[in-house]
Amino acid sequence: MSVKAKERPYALVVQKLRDAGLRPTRQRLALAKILLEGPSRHVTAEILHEETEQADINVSLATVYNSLHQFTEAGLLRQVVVDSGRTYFDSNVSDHHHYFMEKEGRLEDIPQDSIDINMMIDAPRGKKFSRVEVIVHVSEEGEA
Amino acid sequence: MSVKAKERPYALVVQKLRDAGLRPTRQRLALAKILLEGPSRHVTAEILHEETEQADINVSLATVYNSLHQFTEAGLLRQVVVDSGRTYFDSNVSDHHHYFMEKEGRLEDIPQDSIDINMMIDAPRGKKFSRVEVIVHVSEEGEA
DNA sequence: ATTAATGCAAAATCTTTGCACTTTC
DNA sequence: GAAAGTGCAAAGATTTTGCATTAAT
Repeated sequence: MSVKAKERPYALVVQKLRDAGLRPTRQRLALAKILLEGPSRHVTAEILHEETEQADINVSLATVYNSLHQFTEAGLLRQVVVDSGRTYFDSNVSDHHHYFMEKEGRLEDIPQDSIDINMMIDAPRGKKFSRVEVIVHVSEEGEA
Repeated sequence: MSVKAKERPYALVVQKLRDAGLRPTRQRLALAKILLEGPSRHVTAEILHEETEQADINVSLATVYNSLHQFTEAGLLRQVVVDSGRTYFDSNVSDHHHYFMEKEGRLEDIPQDSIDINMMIDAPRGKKFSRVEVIVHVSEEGEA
């Protein structure tokens, strides 16, 4: 581990937050480190809150919700709705789609090249297609 | 209007309920008439409950929820998730997709021939793709 | 100092449940 | 009359909000 990394372990996320116009507070930094570093994640507010507790970081659930929405508004996260009454946030904000593993209630990205969607019609006058959301439900063979 | 229709205005929905293994109670009949007759509908429990109130039919909200789930389980309705914290039920159970009008919070069917989806990968061993759900978000031009 | 963010608890939503009463078969 | 369904109100779950306190610029 380089000295630089020791000195500035937060430099990357600090910059991301600043670029997004968000003050790098202790709580946001902790959440950003979990969500925006390393491979992309799919979390619910509840899950994220538990992770902070396990890591001995004090962040209230309300702040987790606030932060998730602020991050989303800033384009750092994307909201994915699969299950009514539970909101997932995806730290992969590139244009992509999802598998939803019904058994585990877990989301997974669909690789870009394994799905192809074609809209063969234009949006009505004055409107536009702002997003195409695809969720492929995956269940155990032999189930509904 | 034929005499037959006067005598048995409920015959169709009664049959649908019976076929689904559901007793044709007053409440279910009222809901079935709203949902399963005429063109397909996209409703929330709340909306459906309001409609019964306006029609002077006594159905409690709990019963509306129960019925919607029973109908869904019986294959008479399909659940559509767009908005976390609000569940829509679609009386068109054929394989199709949806527009979601963001401004109005309203769902609309996407005509079969205006969208084309191709999964170019198979489900993992022991699993299957049980459903592909596509929601095309429609917003006003010039908005996010 | 000024402005923004946090935490808490309370409220707001939407949905489900328990149980006594009613209806259907 | 047995079994299923309903209504109500209460409980659950998730998310949002108001406001006093704390932290960041």
